Amino acid sequence: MTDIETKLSNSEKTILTIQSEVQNTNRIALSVDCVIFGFDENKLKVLLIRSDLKKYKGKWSLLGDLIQPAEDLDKSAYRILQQRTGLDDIYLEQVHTFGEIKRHPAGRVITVAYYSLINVQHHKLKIYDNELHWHDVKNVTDLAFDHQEIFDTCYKRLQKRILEHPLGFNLLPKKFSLRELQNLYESILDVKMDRRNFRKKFFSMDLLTDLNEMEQDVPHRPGKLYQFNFKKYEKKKKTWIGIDF
Amino acid sequence: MTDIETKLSNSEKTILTIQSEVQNTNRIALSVDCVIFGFDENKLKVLLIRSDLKKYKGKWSLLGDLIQPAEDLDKSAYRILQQRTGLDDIYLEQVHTFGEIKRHPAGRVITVAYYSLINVQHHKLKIYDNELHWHDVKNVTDLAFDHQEIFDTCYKRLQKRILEHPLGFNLLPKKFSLRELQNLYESILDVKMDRRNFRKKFFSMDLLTDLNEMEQDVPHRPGKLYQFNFKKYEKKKKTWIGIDF
DNA sequence: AATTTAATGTGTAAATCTAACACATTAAAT
DNA sequence: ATTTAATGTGTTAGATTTACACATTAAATT
Repeated sequence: MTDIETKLSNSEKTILTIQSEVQNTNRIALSVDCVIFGFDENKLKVLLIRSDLKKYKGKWSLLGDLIQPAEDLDKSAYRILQQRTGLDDIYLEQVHTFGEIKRHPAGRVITVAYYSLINVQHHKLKIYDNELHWHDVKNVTDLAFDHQEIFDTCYKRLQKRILEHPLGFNLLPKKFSLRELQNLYESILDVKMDRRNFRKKFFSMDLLTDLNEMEQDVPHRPGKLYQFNFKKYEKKKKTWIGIDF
Repeated sequence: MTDIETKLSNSEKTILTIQSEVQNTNRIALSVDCVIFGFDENKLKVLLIRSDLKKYKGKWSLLGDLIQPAEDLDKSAYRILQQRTGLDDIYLEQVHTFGEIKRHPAGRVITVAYYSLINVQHHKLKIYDNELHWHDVKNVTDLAFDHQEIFDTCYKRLQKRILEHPLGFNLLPKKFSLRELQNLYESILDVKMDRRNFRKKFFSMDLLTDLNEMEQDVPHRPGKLYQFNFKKYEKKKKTWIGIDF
């Protein structure tokens, strides 16, 4: 690595790479951008990185990188997550590919957007880079590039998906109370739900294992703890309508 | 165009382009592939082109092309449809991006898959190239490249979408009977539906305009003709759950 | 002209799912 | 012992979905 390169931020390095990819060759560069969702303090959060491009000074942006020529597309998204968060084994879903000509200031870059769901508590996420920060999704506005549109698209997709499949568990610790589960749904969908109907619904789906344990250190009557039963879910998936995405 | 080029098939030309794009530069090429659905003789059809690559001799494949550096991604999909079918103003939806390293024999090509819905009757589709053919979706197997997977993905997406939004009208002539509409749904979803409930459902949605016309030249009691009311649909979309894809 | 055919057009009841709603119970904190 | 702030539970009304049968129409056939 040259002296000049060590002084550059990650984004600036990426820009240089894009420029050599694109501007000299009149070809299209390909990147992955990832909307990383977490759930903390009863709020849905998204992990953003501060943009240090002059053009977007002070704005936040999604985590992304160029796709390597010898790397599967999905692997690329995993790599970004691993490099930036140190996490392994996380839920990841491709959402949409954004390819407006002028979407990136450095040249023609088409980007494939993913969202991922990570468990903030359990994994003890190491934020290696202090330019990374968890943002409340309600306060996400005015991101760099077209990242606001990408974020909006991914967030809507998550809202839709969570009504169709039990993805929420990826955002919770292994053991959780029904209140935590309901808070999660209420945060993601930005609605209030009836507690009794919510519980009935989940119990009727029969996807929760009762751990016969109680919450600890709560300043009120503790609730029971449950665990998501992946085996039962896998069995059900096969018998579902046959249309599974 | 050189002599040698005029003798080459479209696919072979594309392959050459891909090779110069990819193999010499170690970069990634980008294409669009399009699953074009039509509805004819009460069957859901898909438009395929015969592959003339040696490796896939005799197999069918989707219509696709490389994305041009100065072309928006969505425009690229429209261009392919226009060039190959002569059609304009067709329903088009991006579905998924496929990026396995070894998915294309000519090198590293990542492809963005779209599906489109066209009205076979109304547009009097000109099939310029006699290597193009409409296939019954039930008989689509063993396509070239990874096109079987792309097709399956797009078909499942269509099945899901049509349960959420009234897209089917794009496949029908402007005027249609309720029987035709039901046949369409039954073909796409590969199910039988109850006629009375189907009619009730559609009337309750209030998206059909009664034209006070009857079918002509049918060998039985003619049914009433209807038209899809786009205005009412647009109005409704805005008041729907707010989660619209 | 009468009959047959093959479809259209319509209504109701049962079953399921969803939505609305209130009170007793528990453990911690005071 | 009392207060607090949550957990845990059942029922009913309404809405939606499913199941199901018969009269009607226009063309085709005899």
